[in-house]
Amino acid sequence: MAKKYVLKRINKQEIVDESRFSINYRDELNPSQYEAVSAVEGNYLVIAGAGSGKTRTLVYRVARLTELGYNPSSILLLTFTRKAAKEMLDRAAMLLDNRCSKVNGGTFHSFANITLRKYAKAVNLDGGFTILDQSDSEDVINLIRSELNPTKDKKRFPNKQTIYKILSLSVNTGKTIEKLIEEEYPHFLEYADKFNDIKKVYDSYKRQNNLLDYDDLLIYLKNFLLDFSPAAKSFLNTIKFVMVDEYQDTNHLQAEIIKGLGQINENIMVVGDDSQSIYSFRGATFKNIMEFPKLFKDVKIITLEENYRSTQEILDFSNYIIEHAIEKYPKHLYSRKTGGELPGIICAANENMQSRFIVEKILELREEDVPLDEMAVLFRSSYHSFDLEIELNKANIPYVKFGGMKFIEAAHVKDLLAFLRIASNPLDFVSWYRVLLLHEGIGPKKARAIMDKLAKGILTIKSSPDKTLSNSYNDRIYNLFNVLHEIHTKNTLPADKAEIAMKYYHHLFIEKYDDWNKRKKDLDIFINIAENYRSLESFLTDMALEPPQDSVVDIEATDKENEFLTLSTIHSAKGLEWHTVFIIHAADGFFPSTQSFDKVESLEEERRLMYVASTRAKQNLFVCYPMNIFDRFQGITFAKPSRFIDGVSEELATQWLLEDG
DNA sequence: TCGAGGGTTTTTTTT
DNA sequence: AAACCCTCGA
Repeated sequence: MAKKYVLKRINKQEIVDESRFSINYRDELNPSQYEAVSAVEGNYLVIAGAGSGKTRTLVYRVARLTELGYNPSSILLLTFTRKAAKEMLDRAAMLLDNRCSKVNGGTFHSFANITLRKYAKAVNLDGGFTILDQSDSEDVINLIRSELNPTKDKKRFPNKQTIYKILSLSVNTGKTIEKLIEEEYPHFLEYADKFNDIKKVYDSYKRQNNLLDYDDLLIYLKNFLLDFSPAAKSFLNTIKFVMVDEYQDTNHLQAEIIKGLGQINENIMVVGDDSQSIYSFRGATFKNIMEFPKLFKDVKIITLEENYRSTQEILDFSNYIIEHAIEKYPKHLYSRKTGGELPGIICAANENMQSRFIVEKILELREEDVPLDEMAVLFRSSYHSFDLEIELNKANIPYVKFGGMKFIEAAHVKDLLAFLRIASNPLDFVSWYRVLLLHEGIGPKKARAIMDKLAKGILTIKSSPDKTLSNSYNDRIYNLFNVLHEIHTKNTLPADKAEIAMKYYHHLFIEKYDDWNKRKKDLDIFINIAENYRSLESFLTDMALEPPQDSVVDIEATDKENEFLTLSTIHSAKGLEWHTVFIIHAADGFFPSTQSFDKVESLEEERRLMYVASTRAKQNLFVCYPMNIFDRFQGITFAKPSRFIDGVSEELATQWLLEDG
């Protein structure tokens, strides 16, 4: 049986015959990019400055590996946000041909979801699990909180958001709950035990009811991979290459997942830029990127320093912002695009003037043939664009807004969703609680009594409650049970189920919300979205993992073929670029936000955020701030320009003062 | 036990 | 602005 092998020394340059490829990689890429793109086996860390072609590099590598004959589905592309994932996969598909669209990829969470459903047995899970989004998780915690802590002591107990934040941060950073409370909320230190109790009950509740929150997705995935069971091995055999974008935004847990993915075929390429690390509030640390070479063997580091996106003027301005960062790894970004306009710093008397300036400028640029979708307005927090949105509507400028409050989080949408959740999982008590409380005469106590009977099986969704309960609220919920049972058993499409729920919910809805006619539109949209799904489970999963942004739906309905302006939080704008970028509300206290003032690290993160924002621009950059801003909490505030742009010299930016007229 | 009413808090970013 | 928390009358 002995085989004979001939060992032959080969020159790497020779084995790759560039003419066999349909893409001319050498011409279309610079030497460092080419080095990364032509890498086949082994581990790579690509340190890439803003606009240096990170995504381009990843996308080209996918194409090249595909052309080399590797199965595209054996390539896994992971990223951080849905937006970035979509962008990357679209570009890959566009570059070569349909082959690339078979590439595996998405966010860490969506990848975890798909993998866990497929290999549920190996992780001892029921594959039909429901995913809790953040507010769902908070609701569960709230339920537990009120049970565990009858607020006997008059002292204030932390609310559900705070508890969730600490528990989640603990999972994502690997730090103990005690330590995190000490860091974030020292005044709650005495409750550390209670936090731990809540965590225990929370975890077992999720187990019992087949629920996974965002963090669980990652944990179960990590365990599945690292347990290295036969199932995991066979799965890992199907993954030949792993690529991770925006690695500076991954946390400890995600690094372990990457480690787990490399157990059989250790071909991992991560790309990132420490200056663009903006997710520390979720436990990310850019130090992760620096530890990569320690964690994996024979890591080759490639640095991309040429910026292809922006003019030198915009780069100089951006470099000024990041120059003052306390900690960063030196990079020398340069661009060949010179002779652009200096960035403008625009001081407006008030918020509305800022908005009108932007509208005017946009119309002007459109006259100059800059397409609307080459323009974007970026801001620190989503409410910063409210005034602008009004002005855009007045001027009939179509826009899509990214980031901020999700439509799915609106109370009335969650109400309707809760009906479908129960239909999908009759033991989803958080949804039961929500639905029961909608009914007059049913408060926390009665709701609990009913849920208790449900848990014990005395009452089920199938049995109308009239015989088992002899209470006065019987007749009230008799109909509820019937409707839920109908939705649960009826073999019909999700949209039809939503319709049935809506019919029942309608009168409760009108009772509950004074402004119900404003809210009604959302419910119609919700049912519309449901039309796209064949199964209730996939609909519910998408609502948790990839919820639609509110205005997107609006635009799609009306302006599908037209181009539109982008409004986006800076977090959601990451990795993208536009001809013209406006940054609004660049006023101290708003950007950086007042919350970041007390900690050096968070202030530094705000600085990186400003850097991310300014490096999105290709040709024009306008940084605007209003002199006085109406603040919900403080009334009128007189604002100073953001500390990150205050004191910038005339050589780096032109200062404008807006006057009426 | 419910729910109305009033007072208080919160205050960002995403999966 | 909206969510949250507590108190109190029914």
